[in-house]
Amino acid sequence: MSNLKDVAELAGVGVGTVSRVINNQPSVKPKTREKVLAAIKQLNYVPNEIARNFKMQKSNLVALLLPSIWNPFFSELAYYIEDELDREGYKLILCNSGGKPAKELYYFDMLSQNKVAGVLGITYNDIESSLDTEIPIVSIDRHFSKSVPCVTSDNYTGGRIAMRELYKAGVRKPAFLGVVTSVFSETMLRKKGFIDEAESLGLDYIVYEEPDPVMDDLKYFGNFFKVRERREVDGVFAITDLFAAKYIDQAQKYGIRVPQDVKVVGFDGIQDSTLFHPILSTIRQPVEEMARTSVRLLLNQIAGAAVSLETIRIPVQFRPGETT
Amino acid sequence: MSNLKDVAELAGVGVGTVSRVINNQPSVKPKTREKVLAAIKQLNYVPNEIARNFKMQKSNLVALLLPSIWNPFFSELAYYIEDELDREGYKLILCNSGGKPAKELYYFDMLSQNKVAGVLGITYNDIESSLDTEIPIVSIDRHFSKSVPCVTSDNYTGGRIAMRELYKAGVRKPAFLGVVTSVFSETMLRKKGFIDEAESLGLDYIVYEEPDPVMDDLKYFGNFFKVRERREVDGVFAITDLFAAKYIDQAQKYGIRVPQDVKVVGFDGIQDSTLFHPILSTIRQPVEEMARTSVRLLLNQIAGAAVSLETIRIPVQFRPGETT
DNA sequence: GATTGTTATTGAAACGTTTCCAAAATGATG
DNA sequence: CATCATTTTGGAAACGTTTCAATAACAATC
Repeated sequence: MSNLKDVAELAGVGVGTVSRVINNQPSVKPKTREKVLAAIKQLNYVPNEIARNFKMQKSNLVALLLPSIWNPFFSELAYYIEDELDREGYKLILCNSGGKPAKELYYFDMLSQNKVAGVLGITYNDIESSLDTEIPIVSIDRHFSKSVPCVTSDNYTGGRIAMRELYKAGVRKPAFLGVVTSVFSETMLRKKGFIDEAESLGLDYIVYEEPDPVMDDLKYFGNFFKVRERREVDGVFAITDLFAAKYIDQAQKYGIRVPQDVKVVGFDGIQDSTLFHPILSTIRQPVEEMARTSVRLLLNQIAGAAVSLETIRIPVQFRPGETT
Repeated sequence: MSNLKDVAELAGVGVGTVSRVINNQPSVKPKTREKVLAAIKQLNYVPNEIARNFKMQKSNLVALLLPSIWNPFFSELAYYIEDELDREGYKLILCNSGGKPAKELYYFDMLSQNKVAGVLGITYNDIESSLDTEIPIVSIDRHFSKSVPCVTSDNYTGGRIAMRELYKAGVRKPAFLGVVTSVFSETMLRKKGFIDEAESLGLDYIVYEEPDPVMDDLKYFGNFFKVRERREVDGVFAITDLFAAKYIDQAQKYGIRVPQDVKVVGFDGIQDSTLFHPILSTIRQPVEEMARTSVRLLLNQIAGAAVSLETIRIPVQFRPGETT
């Protein structure tokens, strides 16, 4: 494998000149450039990216830290993030934290040791105090107080819209179903939106949250159906599509028909939801826009721009399906 | 940020010694080691991973090249691959090729330039001749003739089982539905298994393949239902679960009932398929085992072991659902 | 054809590690 | 205590790039 010096020697110029040619820097005479390019070609030279990173003390790697790529919402997000990063010449490192605090911290540590250029984080836990402030971070769906910008969809309005749509579909006794993640998670605003809208409509509502995220879903729904308001509820707003789908699945086992007995609205708008039956009515998150926005924000920060501390909230839309 | 030399000076030893302590090499006296560790702690020293990679001329990055992480089958695979890699101290770079030959090549190029330790490739195109032989590769679902080991599930047997199960469910006029990817793709064996089993059962069968992968699915099914054997077919083996789900969706629009009129068997066994309704009968691929096997094979190769050129085929299982 | 100003080029230094050879310390043996 | 074998240590060299101060080449002006 040939290196800069080989090229320089063959072309009869200095290494600095070759470097400038490679990096398309100005002030190289066309004739010299030509000579160098010829030598590069002849030697089949390719720049050693590792040496470059070393010298510059930074890589062109951006890490995406999320609970699980297996989750279709995150995999859609990852898809667009990778696409946007690739356009800008960055590579994506994927990290599954499982939502566990220890793993989230471990990855942050490892990533800063590896001098990644930046991190896009979808974290569930309160790891704020342990963050390495050296490294640019953009958070998705989670608000930090430190200098970490946040990109999220308009969860609050989404919650209100969901409730309103349930109401329009005739629901008078709505319930919110979800798992509690962090209180700092922006997704909690979905609940708030739901509650505020329900109250402004003067409705009796129920909030049924699962405090333990690792608890079995079956048990969760079991509790919900048996112990709680099995008969009374006529509408459900589930915190995610996946959760809504599970609810519907279970509801049918309890002889509850959707949408006849209970209307359902989800949240996310995962792509393949037309393959679920019944097709879910949902609040569609602008995944692509969120992805690209986060990346651009991060790259700005990497480029040294001032960190904009505001939370960027991208509007959501109701997508009607068969469950309302 | 402190470096090796700082530590060495503070500890009053040579840089070589510090390096040995960090790398847990033997032949460092316990007392010396202690001194060094103390200095490391005091200076808050963390090894510069980039410099390390540079010196060693290799990174601890492994790339996963696949058509789209958005696809639930691939995202499950990626989940386990990341997990296995992390255990071994490697990081995962994610690359979406979109299944496009140019993008696949582009990524291979970029990755070898970035000196990744290895590549796990799920590729659709015939890029064999352009592969950089320097870099360890393990292929998934795709057979290369060069020194690239392949991990796949037992697609052929899967195809036979699928046909057999359709037969058991009463199907006498089966059809295979799929898109043609590369002839080198192991997934093509699903078709072969289907055909062989159908023939050995003495059945009349239909193979309906879509030659153009970018062609609209709707048009594809339109052709299938209108132009072709709309009424006669009483069983369908679809090349993937997603494809099966789309078929069912469309079939219902044409007034065909599943499973009353047509039985359906898919392939993959994507996790959330219980959320699809009707629940798909399918051939479950051992995704986790495939993922871990590929990683181990790759890491062996990276460690310098001889490349085992055989194709590793992991058994599949029939998972009954509501469509047979 | 000096003089000055501009542009192009050179090559050494530096980035932080690992590795390796030589040297020093230690231990064992006669 | 001298000798040899072994273990432990020190520090220079090397990895391939970028950068920068110094120098060379060239152009323009008087």
